[in-house]
Parts: sequence; C-alpha cells; structure tokens
Amino acid sequence: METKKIPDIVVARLPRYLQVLQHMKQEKLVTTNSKVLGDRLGISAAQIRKDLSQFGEFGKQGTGYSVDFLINTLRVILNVTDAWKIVVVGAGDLGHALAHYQGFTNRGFQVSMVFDNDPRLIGKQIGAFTVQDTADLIDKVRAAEIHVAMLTVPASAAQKVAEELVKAGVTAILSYAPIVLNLPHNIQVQYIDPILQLQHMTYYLE
Amino acid sequence: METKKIPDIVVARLPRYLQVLQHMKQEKLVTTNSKVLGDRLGISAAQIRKDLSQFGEFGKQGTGYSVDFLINTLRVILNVTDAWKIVVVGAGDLGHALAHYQGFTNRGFQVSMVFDNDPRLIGKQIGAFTVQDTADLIDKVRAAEIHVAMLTVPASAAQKVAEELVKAGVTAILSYAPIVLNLPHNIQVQYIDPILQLQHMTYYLE
DNA sequence: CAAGATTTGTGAATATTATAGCAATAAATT
DNA sequence: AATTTATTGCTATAATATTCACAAATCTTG
Repeated sequence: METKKIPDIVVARLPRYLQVLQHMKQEKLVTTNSKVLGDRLGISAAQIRKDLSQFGEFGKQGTGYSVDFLINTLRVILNVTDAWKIVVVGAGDLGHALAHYQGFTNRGFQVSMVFDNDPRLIGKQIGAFTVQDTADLIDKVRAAEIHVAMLTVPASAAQKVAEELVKAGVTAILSYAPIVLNLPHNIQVQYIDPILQLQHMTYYLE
Repeated sequence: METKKIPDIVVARLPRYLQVLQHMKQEKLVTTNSKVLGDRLGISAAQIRKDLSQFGEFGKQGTGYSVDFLINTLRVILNVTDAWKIVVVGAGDLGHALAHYQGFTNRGFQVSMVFDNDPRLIGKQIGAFTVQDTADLIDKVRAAEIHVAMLTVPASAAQKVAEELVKAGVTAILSYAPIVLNLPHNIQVQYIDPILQLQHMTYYLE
C-alpha cells in the first residue's frame, strides 16, 4: 500500500463498491472477490483490485474479500461510519421525496431539517419534519452543526441559498438545481440534473 | 474534423456545455468563447475547444462562438432537436416531482405517461397525467412509441419493471433505484443515486 | 500432504485523456 | 493598411487511467 494522493476518479467508484457489497450482505453472501464484484458493476476485476489496493490490503489470495470486512473498511474510508445530518432546502415535490426517503439511514446519512421560504409551506409537516423558514436557516443550521445539504430550490434561488448554507457552516452541497454554483474551493459540490443524463443517452439513440 | 469514434467522456460533457450556453442565451449573450465557457464550467478552455473540434469547426478565430449557433449545433449532435416522449414509472414523491417538473420542454423532453401498480394511485391525477396501471405498461408504451423512461419504483421492483420497459421498446432508462440493472447491451442506462454522490463528498470532509 | 485450482496485490505495458503551444485567421486599433 | 490583439483548431507532448500478467499466498481435492 502506498498513501499518495488518491485520484478522485477512484474515490468516485468506492460508493458503488459499497452499494453492491451491501446488497451482497443482504443476500447473505459472506465472501466475494474482484471478479464477482466486477461483473455486478460492469468494471474489470483488475480495476477493483487496483482501486482497493490504494488504501490497503483487504483481500486474501485464493479466497477473495470478506463482505463484512470490506463494507466496514469502505465505510471508514468514505467517512460514513456515523450518520451525517443533512439539511434539505426546498420543500417542493423533490424536497418531499428526499424527506420521506427511507434509504439514507443505513448508508450514512439522516435528514435532520427541512427549510422553505414559501409561507404556504412553512410550518407544514413533512413526515417527521416541520418545514422551517429559510430566513432562519443560517442560525439553525449552524446551531445544529449540520455540514451536509441537499438543495432542491428553483434555479433562480439556488446561488443565494447555497451561499447562506456556506455561511451556516455547510461544506458539502448536493444540488438539484440545473445551474453551476459559484462557491469557495473548500466547499464540496455535486449536482443532480436528470436532463444531463438523458441527453447523454439520446446521443446514442437513433 | 475527423469523424472517428467519439470518446464517451466527451459526449458526457456536451450536455453541460449546452446547459451553460442556454443560460448565456437567457442572459442575452450573443457570442462567447472557450475561455468564458471553461470558467463557468470549471473546465480548461483547451478541453472545450478539443471536445467541440471532434464534431466540426464551429468557432471563428478572434471572435469565439455564436451562442445561438452552438446551441443549435449541440442540440443536433445530442439528438434533442425535437422533444423525446418520456414515460415515468413509479408515481411516488419522486414520480410526482418529475411529472410536475417544468424544465424538460426546452431541453428536449416531455413527460407523456405515468404508471404505478398501487391501486390507491391508479386513476389519480398528477398534473396533466392520469396514473395508469403498470399492468398495461407494455402495450401502452409500445403503442405510444416511447423510447425513453425514468424509473422511480422501489429497488425491489426495478429490475422487473426495467425488463418490461425494454419489451415495450424503450431503449434509454434513467433509473433512480439504487441497484445495478441487468439489461441487454443495446439499452442505454443511467443512474441517479444521491447517496453515491454524498458519499463521494464525505470522503473529503473532516 | 502433494498437486492443482483460485485469487490477491502490484509492477510494467498499454491505452486513454488532458494540456500546452502555435500557425492561421479575424477583428480592432492606430 | 499596417500593427496589435484575440481566439480558434489541431499537433505534439504530458499526464492519467486501465489492463495485463505473474509471483505469492491460500484453499481444495484426492
């Protein structure tokens, strides 16, 4: 093992490995190997071994990998051993969907607060959460020490809200707004825009 | 210009270029250049020029690119000059959000049908759509000649529904289910799983 | 317990992707 | 109209990423 700078493209694959391993665990598989993992992911076995070898030696020759051990290892590497609190800003359909989604807990996250600036939504209940006024966002998010946010406001509001989140101490933002956010370099930003992925596919259609 | 095989990684960037160009058009910008585009996208100017040059010569030395012309060109390349009809399967919160979303039309898509297998949802109205029974999916999607689908059913149902979509003639699927689908090679598949992106970011957090 | 079958981790070889740099061209300026 | 400035498209180069292939380690089988 060599602890140099790990390429980001490798880091990006680790969550997928973890996802498949957690499915394997549900299927009661106790051990696996790079060939099987690769087949499930559409990735070569060599790549999986190389990626993992960046972080240590987790397998055993002749046998492969312990599913449980590799899950735990990847959770440590990806920093999701505990659940990160998440703030959702934007209580529209998408915010609703995220606030209701049951899949976060066993993958390292938990929605903790939901905000919106629409008076018709403020105070309303969404599952376990009461929609709070975005005007109070900075104070409340800072007080709760939340560092991860999901942004589901309209594109026109996204930049402003993102800046408020940063002021509140958030350092990782997953934005569903179809615009490029302009934020300090130390802030992690990822985007979800289904249309980008649809257009990627239509390129290959007749 | 050389029409060899275009690398997929280049194709994946084109929708982002188109997105930014459409914003520029809204801002009434008439021309732009690789430097400005690159700054907005966090990509080098050379890369943008190189990517575009794979498809032809669209710029003018000393001036840059016409925003309108480049938008039209990218729409042709990405095959989104007309609007693709989309079927949404799964009428939960996420399906609702997608059915209501106003952003598809001017980017090459239009939701046309919504399905679910839950008797409590079938027949219900979601915006302009009546939720239809998944039992009728194959016939109705085939009859409507829909080739693009968004899958928002629970993970446990996703593989089965995806196979039905393929039988119905769908060749591009955007899946929100957090599992890897197993489908014929000629089917385009893309995934949206916010947790993968959250975990990618937490790797870099303290 | 020896022989054969597996499977890892990794250095070396290949392949792919990104960047640098510049001739060519167009526009702006004097 | 000559000079300067801006910007493309593209070739050459550099940087990254992937795959190959094999010694070493472990398990399986007779």
